[in-house]
Amino acid sequence: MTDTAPNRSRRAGSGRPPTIHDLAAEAGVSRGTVSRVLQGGRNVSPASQDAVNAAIRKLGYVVNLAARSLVTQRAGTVAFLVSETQDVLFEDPNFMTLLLGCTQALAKYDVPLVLITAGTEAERRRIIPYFSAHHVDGVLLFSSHRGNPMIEHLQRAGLPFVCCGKPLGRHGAVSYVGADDREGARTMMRYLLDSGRRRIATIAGPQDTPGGLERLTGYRELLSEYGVRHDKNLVTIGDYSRASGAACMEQLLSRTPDLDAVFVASDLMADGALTTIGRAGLNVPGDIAVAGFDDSPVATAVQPQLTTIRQPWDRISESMVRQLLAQISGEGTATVILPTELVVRESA
Amino acid sequence: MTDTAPNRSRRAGSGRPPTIHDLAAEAGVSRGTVSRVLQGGRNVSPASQDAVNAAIRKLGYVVNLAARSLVTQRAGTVAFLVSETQDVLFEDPNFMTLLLGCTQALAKYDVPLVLITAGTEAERRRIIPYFSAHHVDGVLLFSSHRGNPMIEHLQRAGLPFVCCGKPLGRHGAVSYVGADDREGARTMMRYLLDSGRRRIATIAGPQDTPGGLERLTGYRELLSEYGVRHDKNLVTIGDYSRASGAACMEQLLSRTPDLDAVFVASDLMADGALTTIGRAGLNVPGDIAVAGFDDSPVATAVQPQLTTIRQPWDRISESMVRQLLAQISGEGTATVILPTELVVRESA
DNA sequence: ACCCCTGCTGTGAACGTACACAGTAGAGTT
DNA sequence: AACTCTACTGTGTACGTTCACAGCAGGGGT
Repeated sequence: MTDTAPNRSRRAGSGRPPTIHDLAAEAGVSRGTVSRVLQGGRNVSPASQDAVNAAIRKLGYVVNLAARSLVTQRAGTVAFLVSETQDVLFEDPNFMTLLLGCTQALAKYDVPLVLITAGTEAERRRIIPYFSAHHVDGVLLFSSHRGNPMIEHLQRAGLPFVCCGKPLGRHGAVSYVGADDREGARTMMRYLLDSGRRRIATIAGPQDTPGGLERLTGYRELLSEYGVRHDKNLVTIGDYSRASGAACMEQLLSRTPDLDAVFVASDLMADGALTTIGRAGLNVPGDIAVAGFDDSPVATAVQPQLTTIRQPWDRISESMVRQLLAQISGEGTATVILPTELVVRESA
Repeated sequence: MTDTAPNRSRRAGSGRPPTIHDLAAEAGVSRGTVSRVLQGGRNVSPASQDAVNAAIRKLGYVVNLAARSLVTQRAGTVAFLVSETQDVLFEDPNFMTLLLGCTQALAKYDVPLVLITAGTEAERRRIIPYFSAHHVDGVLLFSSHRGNPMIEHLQRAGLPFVCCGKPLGRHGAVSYVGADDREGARTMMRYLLDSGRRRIATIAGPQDTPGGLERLTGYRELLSEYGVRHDKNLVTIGDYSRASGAACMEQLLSRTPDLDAVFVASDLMADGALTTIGRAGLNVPGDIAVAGFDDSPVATAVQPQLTTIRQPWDRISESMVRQLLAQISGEGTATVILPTELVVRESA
């Protein structure tokens, strides 16, 4: 034993989990060398590395995160912050896709995810100290709607964060990752127009979200580019919920019964629209082509299955995690726009 | 300054967050007294308490969890472990209800929730050391299906955990919290029978889950108690998914076209059944009464809205959290069965 | 006058890790 | 032969907190 252990030497299985002291003793090296092996093994002889690794396996050593965190001044964790009321989330299939995607992306880096919800203003105030004290190293921010009041709190706390989708409003340089909503909308519209549809209605998303705006823009652009007359009666605005999709569709059918297609800004709303259309005794896609957006799990759960635009959620979550970790390591903010993909199924 | 601070004294706002040293200096007391105030203030004079609290507010102090964790040998966090493949989760509205419920219940105790997914065997193996090293103080276990292999790992690691629903299989004393599935099924069946229905079919849940078994048992019991002849053709087994509900309903309609009600073991399957019934041109509840189970968000999203059995998810998550924290504090295991509630809407 | 007891306070360890620093040996260069 | 440089190793200390212990005053009992 070359190390002057201040505490009485501890054998394996003596109750408490083994520490680097025990590893050092077992491997016949010093704490410093053990620590170096744990960080990747630069400047450590192969012999020492093997000895330490053998000791790790033998003793079943796992690093004590609290101790590491204390000295490195880093939490070693990342928060997933949901600043949205619960009822909105239950209907949003994208939320869980993103949450689980981020969890798994973080798992690759051995970074635990701390889930924090802050739907109300009171909850939001409660968690600010938590962030200010840097109990997490960074934040993945989920907020589908409106300008998020947490952004400036996070900026003030100097805590790295990445938004899912471009945040509305002005807040200096902000990292975000999102899909190319406008190009996705354009692709779908091109597909519908090339299929010969001309009376194309739309059920757009809420116009206080970037996604909602962009998808409507894409809709309009393609109509112009194909020289199709623009009809205001063909445009309705939903809120991404199934119910609003059904309601908008009802409105469209009564206002413009001659429509031959509808571009819906989310699969969930498209599902609602399908129900309305079915109840009206019309056939999809025979009478009306229905196009969704998201390629969420509902797209394949409904009948007929939805032709839709696939948002690359796996790549979005992965990219958010990568951006956040980069920012935590000192790199600057960045924005990433990922391409979407047309998925043709039965509804259009 | 009565405290011999080994590090150069630090003023507020000098970069790094304030520590109890700074608080002690500011309040004119010792570290020990500050620490005592932080733990609740037993054996501290009111004057000292006020001084410390004033200093906390003035300096914006927040405790360093890593340091506390290091000395108390407790992580101060709790894991929410999902050992289920992703695709199952997307369709299960109860999952998110429970997850968000637990997050909020834990927030009341200032305990952060760490989300961990382990759908595959490989992932499961990866996280065992994490648990063994006690990186969390306890685990909330979500697994709707089959016997869970994580249970024995957790028991071996000596880590407190609470299951959601009674786990199948033998594993000694295990804490769990669940709803009274059988009594819920009995209540619903009593309601249907009292409404005059006699040809009552059922779409049961998977028979490798306690809930699925219990709800089917309740169905059978009430038929017997009302002296209604039991017909095997009226029983189908689904897997809680929307698609399986639709398929089972199709089967029922062809096998027993004279049925006048169907008791479905989950709202999601009931939704599928509604679709099938609607497509067959039949009316709900006129021709067929449809009864769901769960009172999940879909119950009110569908048309007609579902008469269903409400599972008290808010109380379940709260109870799980309470049990877990009690167990972490040294108390023994316990099982909690919570009552359900009949919610009458339009479908029955 | 003595004692004990109670309420309050300050001090010295730990907790387990990472990092800066100093030191060693050996290979290569001049 | 003296040197520099590189690869590797061990030691001391700090991170911020809690806890056990000791100390101290003052009140109430003998």
